[in-house]
Amino acid sequence: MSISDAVIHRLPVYYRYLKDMEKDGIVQISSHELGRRMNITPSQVRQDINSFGGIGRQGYGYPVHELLIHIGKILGLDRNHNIIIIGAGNIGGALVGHKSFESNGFKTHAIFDNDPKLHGKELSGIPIYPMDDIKNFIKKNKVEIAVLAIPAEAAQKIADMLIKYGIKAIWNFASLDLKLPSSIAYQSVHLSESLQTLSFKLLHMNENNESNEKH
Amino acid sequence: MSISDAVIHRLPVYYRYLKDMEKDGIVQISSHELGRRMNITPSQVRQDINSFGGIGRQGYGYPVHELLIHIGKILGLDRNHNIIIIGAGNIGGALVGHKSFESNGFKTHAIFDNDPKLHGKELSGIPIYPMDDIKNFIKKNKVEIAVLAIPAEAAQKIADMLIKYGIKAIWNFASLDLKLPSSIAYQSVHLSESLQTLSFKLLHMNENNESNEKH
DNA sequence: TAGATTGTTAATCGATTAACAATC
DNA sequence: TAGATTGTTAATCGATTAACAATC
Repeated sequence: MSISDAVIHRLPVYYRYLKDMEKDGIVQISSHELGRRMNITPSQVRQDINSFGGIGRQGYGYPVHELLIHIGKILGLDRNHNIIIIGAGNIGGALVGHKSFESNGFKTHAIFDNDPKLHGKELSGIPIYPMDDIKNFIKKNKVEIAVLAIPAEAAQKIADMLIKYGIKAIWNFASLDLKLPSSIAYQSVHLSESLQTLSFKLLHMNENNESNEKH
Repeated sequence: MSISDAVIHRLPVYYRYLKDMEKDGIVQISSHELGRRMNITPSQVRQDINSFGGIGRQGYGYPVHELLIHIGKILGLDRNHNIIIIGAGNIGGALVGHKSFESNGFKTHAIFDNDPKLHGKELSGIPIYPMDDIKNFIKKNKVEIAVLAIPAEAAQKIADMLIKYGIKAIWNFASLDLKLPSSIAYQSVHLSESLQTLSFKLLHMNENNESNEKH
């Protein structure tokens, strides 16, 4: 049975909590206690972990380290991923500088940008190349993942090009929905939408919600 | 009846599509055509729009401009929001530079950082101040929204402080789940989790999905 | 009027929660 | 063994889709 979409989005959250627990020296955790920390029900924890072939023991709980390794493998964090970033603007610059990606096996090898003034320069130690070099770079460096940190107007055309050159996954920061073949892994971060959702919550805060519970 | 969580997250998407259509001179749209563009069912479009008191006409469809204005009001995009950013690092720097926020009424007034070397400097024309100035700045400038672009270790403490000083909404980029009073609007952007989800999809691409449809 | 398309109710689907027997 | 906790089936809940009468 395949892993449901809802569970896929919780997997990185489990990973994060388990990592913190391992760091704190916790070796065993029950669905009840893990659910309490993550603010979900123990039932959901057990259903989730079972859906990806988890490894619990009755009367004991789940071994933190083994579960962490297991989820890491499912997420592909046990291998290295070669990344390029398209666009040396604000977002592109922020992402190269982000240390935590590399610790999970995501290594950025180059940034590509249209602006000739940037070519030969670096951002956080990663070189910036002209767009024309993308094709050869992908081949030579076995790049699987491309980050789109460019304006929405250019994004679809660039995405099509990247796929033609062999890119297998696109992490999109442009404010549009790309049309891609279903054989390409695709994930977007829509910052404007996230901020607008926050704005909605701010505006409608008092309507439902008079209680004092934490969220 | 209140707007469901699923709909809340689709509202900014409707807004984006409608904005594009208006720019293209489209004045009217049917649920069928809007659903086709957004890749959801016409039924869902109608249910969604009805749930927030939409304004369709039988036999005609939805007036693009009116619907856009209506959704904009629900999202709070018809007013100005004062923002401060905590943390002048990569993420903070990327967000100040992001032009599109301001066009929706989100105005960043200041950045705060611990590093004394940055005080008095600017990022994209926005001044960087010491953390000690936060309290007075929030009061004086009627700041509602704070962006947390700081390491996870410091985030909870800073969030608590911001709330004490009157912040009403927190946009969190730190890699943790904050514990906040339910009276505070809260939205996180978890970049690492998004990248890990992409990695999962990349790894498991061929398992379910042999078709050629676009996604 | 006829055709198109909404608003809304009913049916379906999927995800979450509850319950409990199995078992460490 | 007794207690704890999983694995798993059943019940519930909510969201999506389908259907169709209302109406522009």
